[in-house]
Amino acid sequence: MTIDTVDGLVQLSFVIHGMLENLASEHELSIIQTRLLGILRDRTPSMNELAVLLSLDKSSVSGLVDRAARRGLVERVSSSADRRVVRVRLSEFGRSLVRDVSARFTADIEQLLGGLSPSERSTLTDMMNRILMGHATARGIDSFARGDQPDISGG
Amino acid sequence: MTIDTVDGLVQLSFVIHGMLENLASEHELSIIQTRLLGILRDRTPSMNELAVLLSLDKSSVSGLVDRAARRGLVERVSSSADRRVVRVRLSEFGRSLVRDVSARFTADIEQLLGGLSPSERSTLTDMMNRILMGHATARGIDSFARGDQPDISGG
DNA sequence: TATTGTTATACTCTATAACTATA
DNA sequence: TATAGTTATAGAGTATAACAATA
Repeated sequence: MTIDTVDGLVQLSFVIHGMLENLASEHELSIIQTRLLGILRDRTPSMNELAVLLSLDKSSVSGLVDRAARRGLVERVSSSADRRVVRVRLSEFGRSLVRDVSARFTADIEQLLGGLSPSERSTLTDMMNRILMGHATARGIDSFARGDQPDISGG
Repeated sequence: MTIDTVDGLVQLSFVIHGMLENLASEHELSIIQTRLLGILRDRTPSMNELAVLLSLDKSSVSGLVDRAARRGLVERVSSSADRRVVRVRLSEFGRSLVRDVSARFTADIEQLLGGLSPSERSTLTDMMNRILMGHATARGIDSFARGDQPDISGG
């Protein structure tokens, strides 16, 4: 039995979300903790910036970082210029964890795509790019992707 | 700037998940409450069956149904045959809510797909079907979709 | 004894409001 | 005054363990 485009997209998105959830939970990580670590791979943002990036209240980020720091995944760093600002940095342990989750996630998605030929993959990528571009411009966002690593941060 | 197939799929899945989250929250519904209502549209499962369908512990389902019932979204129905069993049924209020979320979700996804031609949509649908089929058989599941309404239940 | 469901407990995640410290 | 961040509090969501009722 087959399904239509809308249902297909929705089911696929649930499958992928679930795959990330399962992988992360092998390291006792939640989706939001994994997104936090994913963001910190190439940035050392302030609490405020984290709140924006994660679409969370600053108090939620305080708790999130508290729990991550308690587990040794991240570290709070006081800023030099503005002494009100607290920056958050990935620990080596956190980095190794997010590296592992990320690599296996990529592998899982690759396997999911295993049945597609190279030219089909290219077609799919092109269509998804256009869908994402359309969605991004519809919200006034120009760049929605950058970097080479698989984007585990949900941005 | 463009992205590769893996990143595209992941980002697209986050976009779609976020769309459902935003729509549901307009009715003060969480994703899991929305999935619960989605399941109940064409079923009246027992607590145990709900736990399997939602991949939750039975105690989590107890709490979930408690909160949904307190808001008048669902009703507990005692089973006739086995007096241990409790079935869960959608209320008319719950039905109207899930109908609205579902319809608008479909509309949102349709809009997301707006830039694709009919033949492109058909190609995309075919590829997604094959991906989902491959994933389903890889887990020993034969039928993973049925019904005509958009599947908001994450199954 | 086994199964169905609830309850007690503990933790994560989230937001609002009040607070402290710095600018 | 305004901004950055934390804390107190409340609630949803989740799991484990202990329990009651039924089979």
